[in-house]
Amino acid sequence: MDKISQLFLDLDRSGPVPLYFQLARRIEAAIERGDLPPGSKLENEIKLAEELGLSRPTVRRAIQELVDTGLLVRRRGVGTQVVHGRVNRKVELTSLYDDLKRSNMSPTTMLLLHEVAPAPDEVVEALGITTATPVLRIKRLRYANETPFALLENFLSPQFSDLDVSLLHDHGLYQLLRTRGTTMRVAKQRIGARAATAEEGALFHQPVGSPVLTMSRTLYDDSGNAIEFGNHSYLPDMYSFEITLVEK
Amino acid sequence: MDKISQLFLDLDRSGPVPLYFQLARRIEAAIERGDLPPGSKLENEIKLAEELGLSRPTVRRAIQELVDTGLLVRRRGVGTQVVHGRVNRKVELTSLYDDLKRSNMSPTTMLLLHEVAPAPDEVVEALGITTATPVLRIKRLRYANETPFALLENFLSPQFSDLDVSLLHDHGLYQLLRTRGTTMRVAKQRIGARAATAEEGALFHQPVGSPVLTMSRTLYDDSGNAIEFGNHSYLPDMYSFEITLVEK
DNA sequence: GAGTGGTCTAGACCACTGA
DNA sequence: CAGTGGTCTAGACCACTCC
Repeated sequence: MDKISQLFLDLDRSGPVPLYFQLARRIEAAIERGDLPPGSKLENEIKLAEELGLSRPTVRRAIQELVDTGLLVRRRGVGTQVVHGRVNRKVELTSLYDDLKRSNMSPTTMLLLHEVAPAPDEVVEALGITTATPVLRIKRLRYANETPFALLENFLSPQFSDLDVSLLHDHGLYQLLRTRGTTMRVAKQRIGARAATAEEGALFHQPVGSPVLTMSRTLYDDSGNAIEFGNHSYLPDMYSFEITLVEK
Repeated sequence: MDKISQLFLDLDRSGPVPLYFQLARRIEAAIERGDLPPGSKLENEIKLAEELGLSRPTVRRAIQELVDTGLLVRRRGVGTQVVHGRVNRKVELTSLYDDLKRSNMSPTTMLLLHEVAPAPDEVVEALGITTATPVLRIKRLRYANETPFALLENFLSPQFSDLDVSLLHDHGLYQLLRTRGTTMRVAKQRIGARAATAEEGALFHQPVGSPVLTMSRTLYDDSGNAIEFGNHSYLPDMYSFEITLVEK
């Protein structure tokens, strides 16, 4: 077991990166490299803490991070093991930054519409504003490899009504919000499906009534205020959501 | 602030329920009752710990639980606040027990097929078994208020090939697995959409080609072994997935 | 009975926020 | 500057699993 623990020794105690985070990344890397194959057991928390010169709570927190992402599994009285499933960590389409990541793969976005207009009822409720408050509404069509695959309609809280929409061609919406100093913290999403509307059919070059994957989302900042509501539809052949659930 | 903290005083230190869990539930209840309205700030962790007679890590853990579920938001140097969004905690369709909960609302299930047969390639990969290993395959149609809305196809790891499928009419699959002593720990899901097949069209009383919402899932037990793979399709008018994301 | 993770304590120092 | 959450320590006791 000495061999394994030596892999984790290069921890930086002076830098700003928390020790539990550094350790979690090192364990994760060891799993992806195959040094910790699926089904193998980690050393117990006490010994691991001793060998690394860390306290047990710090080691526990590092392990907990990986348990939460579905990479490790813990059982009392038994130990901690690596999950057998292949690791598909790279795809996290349902993260807060899915749009941005996706745009890295295919940076083309066409701005179809932007206006400041009274909020529809659905938006009033989601953003917690008063009826008929003017909000910024934008509608974009996103391309991957020159194929349109996502229609994105967003309503932004009044504080963003002065957003420079010309930047949306080359930047994701969330990227713009971050540069304005907004911190996004919580998102509540609903994923469903329905038949394509006439607009979606025309934009996606698909028959009206063909299936589209839909996602509506309300986004909250770090003060707990709703800042954005979006209605998105995706061409299902080119987009899906991956989620990892962990029993609490 | 005394009034608030008094709400949390009835903690049971002798029972098996962890203190951080009891506290988290009490804070959650206070939010739902309106004692802690959206946007209001909690007392700081130190004072809260003093008043409750708990250590700060215990209080922090309780708060962290609620931050993870999107109910609270924390900012260093500022404090902890209640998120403004309405609480839709009751619907958690993407939990490990979604099928079971759903069946509580509408307990009718029709068993369409069950057989032990060599696993298709897709299942071989998902369950991490060798090619052509015989696995139990079941296909069920689930009804809500006598309307069929979900087609559930599942492949079970060989250890479950002797499952009593007659129980599936009145019980969820996961309920059966639990009664066999299996603990489900991690699930990896993919949610998408596509056109209904001829079979789905007939079962759902919808035209072939109409949209269906799809979910495929691999389930792992607490040893990290894959125990089940499922391909589900849903009538989108009657089913959708709700997800809360929290920035890490 | 030995070994494991689950919970909890009582401190400490630091980084960040906002007045 | 005072106040807040973020991190970390060095222990302790318990519940559970497996032999």
